[in-house]
Amino acid sequence: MAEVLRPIGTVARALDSISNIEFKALDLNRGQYLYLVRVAESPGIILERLAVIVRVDKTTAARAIQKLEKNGILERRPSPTDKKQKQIFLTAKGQALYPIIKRENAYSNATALKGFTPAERDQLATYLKRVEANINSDWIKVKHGEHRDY
Amino acid sequence: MAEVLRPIGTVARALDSISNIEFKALDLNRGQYLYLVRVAESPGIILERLAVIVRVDKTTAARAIQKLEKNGILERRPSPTDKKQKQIFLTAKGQALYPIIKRENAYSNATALKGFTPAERDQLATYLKRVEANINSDWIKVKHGEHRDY
DNA sequence: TGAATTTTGTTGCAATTACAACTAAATCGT
DNA sequence: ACGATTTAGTTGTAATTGCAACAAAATTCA
Repeated sequence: MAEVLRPIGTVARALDSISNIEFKALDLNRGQYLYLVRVAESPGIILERLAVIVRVDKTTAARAIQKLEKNGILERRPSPTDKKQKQIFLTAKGQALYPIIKRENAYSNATALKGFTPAERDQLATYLKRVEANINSDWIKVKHGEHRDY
Repeated sequence: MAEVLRPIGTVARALDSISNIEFKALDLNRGQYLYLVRVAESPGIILERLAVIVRVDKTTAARAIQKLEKNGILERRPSPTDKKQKQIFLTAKGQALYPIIKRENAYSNATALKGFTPAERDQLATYLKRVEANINSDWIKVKHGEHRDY
């Protein structure tokens, strides 16, 4: 069977590595850009949801958010409807960073897709969405301590 | 333009997370399986080459290898032709782990590709190889301190 | 040849990452 | 209503990760 795990892993590490190096110029530490863009796109999102969509442990997301809050890039406000939730928002400083990150990501995306026709790009994106959906339930399962048989 | 960065990142994190959790049963810590399979496939490989093909900092690979050596999973021998190189090999213990990791990876790969026809699988694999080649020179460049303009 | 550069590997930091274990609030089930 | 369970977030601890800065061997090239 065709092998896709490995190239997905290597490409992801390469892209993440590039972003982390480039965003040090913005005083962003490793991984922080991931949360910043998600909060920009979903203002008021709560921690557990953020952790799930980024596919990271919730304690990892929690500490990244704490750090970004301390650095004035985002802020948390208690939810008006649920006292145990904290809604996350970008500050003005965070808002200013967002377009810079988006531009870098767009550049990397264009580099990754160099030589692809528009139809090929769309098809690859569609394939990846299907892979994402396929793997998601296993990730949730294993994260919750369930066992996969193979 | 179609967006592929994000699903590649989320799928890679989900798959890596699953593997790390499952391989704790083999007494492998986070990330170690990556190096083990590469050494199995390229016995005698040296550290710098390993770091490049895995797309990780060479100091990260160095410490992972040190740990795996200390745990008796692989061993290093001085290269007969270049006194600064150390060739890396699996021990018998490492050899025993390899097929287990391969089986898990094959299962995850099959899960990721569920619902794909054989032709679609091949096409996705081909696309990913192209993306990998596209992004590789940028990764090398940025890792070496060069600057990308965008 | 022999000095300058590149290759290969190592430590010193400082940071992220995540499994356990926990608290508090909300929701569920009877 | 109310006890059990789930949701949401935190802290303790132990590990990886990776940028700097280094050392030693090999290679380049003038």
